[in-house]
Amino acid sequence: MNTDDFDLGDFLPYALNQAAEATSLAFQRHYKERYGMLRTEWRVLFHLGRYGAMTAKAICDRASLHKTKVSRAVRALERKRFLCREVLEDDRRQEVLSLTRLGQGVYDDLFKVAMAYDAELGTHFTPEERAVLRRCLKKIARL
Amino acid sequence: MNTDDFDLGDFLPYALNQAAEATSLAFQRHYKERYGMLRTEWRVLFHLGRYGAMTAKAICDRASLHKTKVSRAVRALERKRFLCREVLEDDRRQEVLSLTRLGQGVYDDLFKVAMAYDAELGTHFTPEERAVLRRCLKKIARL
DNA sequence: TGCTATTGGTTGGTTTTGTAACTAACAACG
DNA sequence: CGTTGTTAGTTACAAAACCAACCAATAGCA
Repeated sequence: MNTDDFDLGDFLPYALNQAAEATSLAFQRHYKERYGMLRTEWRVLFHLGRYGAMTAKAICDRASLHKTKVSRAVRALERKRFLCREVLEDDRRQEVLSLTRLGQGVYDDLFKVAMAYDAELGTHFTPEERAVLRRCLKKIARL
Repeated sequence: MNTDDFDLGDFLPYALNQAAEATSLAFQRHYKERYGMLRTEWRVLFHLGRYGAMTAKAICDRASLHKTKVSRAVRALERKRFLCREVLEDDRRQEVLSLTRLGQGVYDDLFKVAMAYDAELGTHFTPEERAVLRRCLKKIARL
């Protein structure tokens, strides 16, 4: 790569950030306006809705989120009556989180919106581009 | 797309965030540890270093950054003696920002690091993948 | 058992960010 | 000229993120 005509937009961390920012902001409207949720909150909600009840630690690991972030998101979702906790009998440090009926409904709604938004984004690309994009992003996230 | 086997990692805003987070964190080490800079600060520095002296407003527009963010970053960079301001005579609201010799040196150093990091990231992909990735990300950022 | 280390999760205090209101310089138009 | 509107940039206060110390339950092991 010739350094002289290198554009800032070619620098991967920068380009990723710009793209992530743009899509996050667009999608944020939905969960923020409709349910007063924060980014970490919808992530937690999505994890529980998509993969079923699990412990906070499990969410931390799966989503690469710090435990304080998850802890606060869980409290917020609990206050909204979107989820409830149940202490595990075999290890009373852990508590299993599961969505309430209300939380499940919110998840269903937001999931639909997410799919629609994703599909809309997809229209700008060919199937091959989409495939490459997904593959590359997953790979980068695991680095 | 079948909604039943939809993975959260397939949701573009999520995947983009994870990837952006991963690369940002890795690169952050350099400008943070070595120069005590914040993300917005290195962005501003890069813009000035790459595209030459310009006004804060110009940086806002080019980088899609809010003016308060830029204002604070400029102040921080000024305190570090990395840049200096010069009020425009024809319109005294504006001030042209330019890197000091010190700031230029820091930019040169970080630019090298950035190129190296970008190249290292690139080794994980084929040239075609890299091309698709760049193109798609730029497109998304402009949406 | 009793001691230390580890783990899941929470809390407190500081930094960063976001939002809105503000100042100062200019522009437009009567 | 004035008066009103806009634009570049700053500041103040609230919301959110980050980090480190913390608590309570458990595991490891003498």
